[in-house]
Amino acid sequence: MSLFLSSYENRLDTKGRISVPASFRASVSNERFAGVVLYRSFTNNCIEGLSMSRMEQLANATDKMGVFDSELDDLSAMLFADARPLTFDVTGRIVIPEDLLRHAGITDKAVFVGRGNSFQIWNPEAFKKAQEKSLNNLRTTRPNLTLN
Amino acid sequence: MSLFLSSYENRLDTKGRISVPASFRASVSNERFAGVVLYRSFTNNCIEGLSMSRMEQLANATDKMGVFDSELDDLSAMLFADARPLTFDVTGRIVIPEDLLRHAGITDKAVFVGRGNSFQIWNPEAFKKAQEKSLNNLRTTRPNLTLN
DNA sequence: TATAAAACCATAAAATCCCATAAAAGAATT
DNA sequence: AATTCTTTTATGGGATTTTATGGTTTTATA
Repeated sequence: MSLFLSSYENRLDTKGRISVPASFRASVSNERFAGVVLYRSFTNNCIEGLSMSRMEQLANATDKMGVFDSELDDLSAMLFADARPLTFDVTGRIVIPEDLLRHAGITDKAVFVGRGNSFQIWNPEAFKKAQEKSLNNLRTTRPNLTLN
Repeated sequence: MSLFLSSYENRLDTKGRISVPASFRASVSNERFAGVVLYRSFTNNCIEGLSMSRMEQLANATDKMGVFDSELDDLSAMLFADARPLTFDVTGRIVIPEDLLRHAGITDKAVFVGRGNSFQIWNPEAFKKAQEKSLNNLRTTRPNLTLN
């Protein structure tokens, strides 16, 4: 799976359909499941998106930590219960469920935002504000990312 | 076996039949046993559900941990003794046994809740409350799920 | 024979597919 | 560098299929 990069603003039609950016579609084009998985962000008023294989990775990780592990209960409860697998139609569109749209305050337009191994979907104005805030935070507290 | 994702609220008819969500049916459609296995949750007032192959996985796992492990005795006693294999009718419905319904407080409506490699069946109101609690727990103690 | 369980049939709502067009991006030509 | 041509991508609307749900009939079973 290649990375989700860049941002694209697209329009929702009357049926709630919206085109997933072609480059995002390309990112999952080699997967068994030709689509994406969406869920409501725990932390922001936006929608989180990832590939099905990434979702399966998460499921495997929970298995490794113990099938009856109570610590993971809350996380899997939220994550898997809320996750919506959505396939593309012939032209590469999805229908984002009503409750996800509401959570992100999306009506007629939405921004697909690359996040590397995942992506987000935002209300355009809300995204702009959040970006400015992120930039300000970065200016004050410089994060430390180490490679090896 | 593909993952059980998302949540679906369905209705029980006068005969106690309820549709298993199409996507859940699809998750087990390629298995030898084309149906689901249900048992009473140890931890919540809900019904646990999984595929037969997953059940076999659990049986193998208990074996590996020691056939005469006394701690696992209780687990196997509950899990395997309580487990009900149920097949779908032509339209994809099952009849959930009376005692399971009672344990989950389900009467006329039920929510099928995806849990990745398994799923749960809840009374709708009880589920809503449990979800809110989980979200609060997540916001305070952020669990860390590491991938590799 | 009574009762429960399974198979069968029907329908409305919702989701998906299919075709057509507009807009944009990219390639090729001058 | 500008223009034309070609391909890809985004958007719109109608037709078709799937799904959930209700009821009826038949088969098994106690």
